[in-house]
Amino acid sequence: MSRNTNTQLAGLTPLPRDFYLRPTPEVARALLGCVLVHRTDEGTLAGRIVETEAYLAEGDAGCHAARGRTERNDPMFGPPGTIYVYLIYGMHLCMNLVTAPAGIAEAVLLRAAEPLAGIEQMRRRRGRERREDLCSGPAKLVEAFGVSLEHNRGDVTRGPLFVAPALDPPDEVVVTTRIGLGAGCGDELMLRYLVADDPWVSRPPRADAPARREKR
DNA sequence: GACCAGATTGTCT
DNA sequence: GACAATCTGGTCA
Repeated sequence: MSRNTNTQLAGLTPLPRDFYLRPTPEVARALLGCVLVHRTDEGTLAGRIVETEAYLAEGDAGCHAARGRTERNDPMFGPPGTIYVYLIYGMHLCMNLVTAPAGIAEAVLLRAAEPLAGIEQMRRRRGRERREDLCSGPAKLVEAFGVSLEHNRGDVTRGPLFVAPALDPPDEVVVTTRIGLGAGCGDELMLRYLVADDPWVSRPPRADAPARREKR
């Protein structure tokens, strides 16, 4: 990594709460290119967000809160900028950023990032060498960044785990259907956002799935 | 490359 | 008791 990049990373500050107080699909799109930062005892971890998914309160059966408020999904009802971490498949964690005003359960799932800083720490945490294996999936990203359930209900607008403005906004994004949802669970909704033609995404848009490209 | 099964446990019906 | 916003390593073409 260049000295220039290091300098840029040192000056990163969190996006304000207003950033998350917009329509959730807009937030999911705006997060592309932004930098996820975690300042740990072992150093700073940073990655450029390249893939997100939006989950909506209305008309989205795939949203955790689709069947009401529970102990688990309670953080989704919190104020915008709340971090929602949950366990999936008994062994993996996923990280969401809550959007919309408190009381409306909407969030953006962070699915993939391009590792920028703290690569060695990420390798240790992941037990993998290849950079493309570090953050190319929601559970991988969480593991690489050292995110745990202790971060659940945290505030992403106040470190040590935060999102900073984009250093390198994408020229073009792809909007397509979300991953891992069963039929009838909102799998038809176009709520997955990727940086177009980016090698760091979890998986490319499916050839048979609807997708559209949008210029910045 | 595509597809499949196994791992593993909290949450909800 | 079924299932889940996943990952990995295996098999097969």
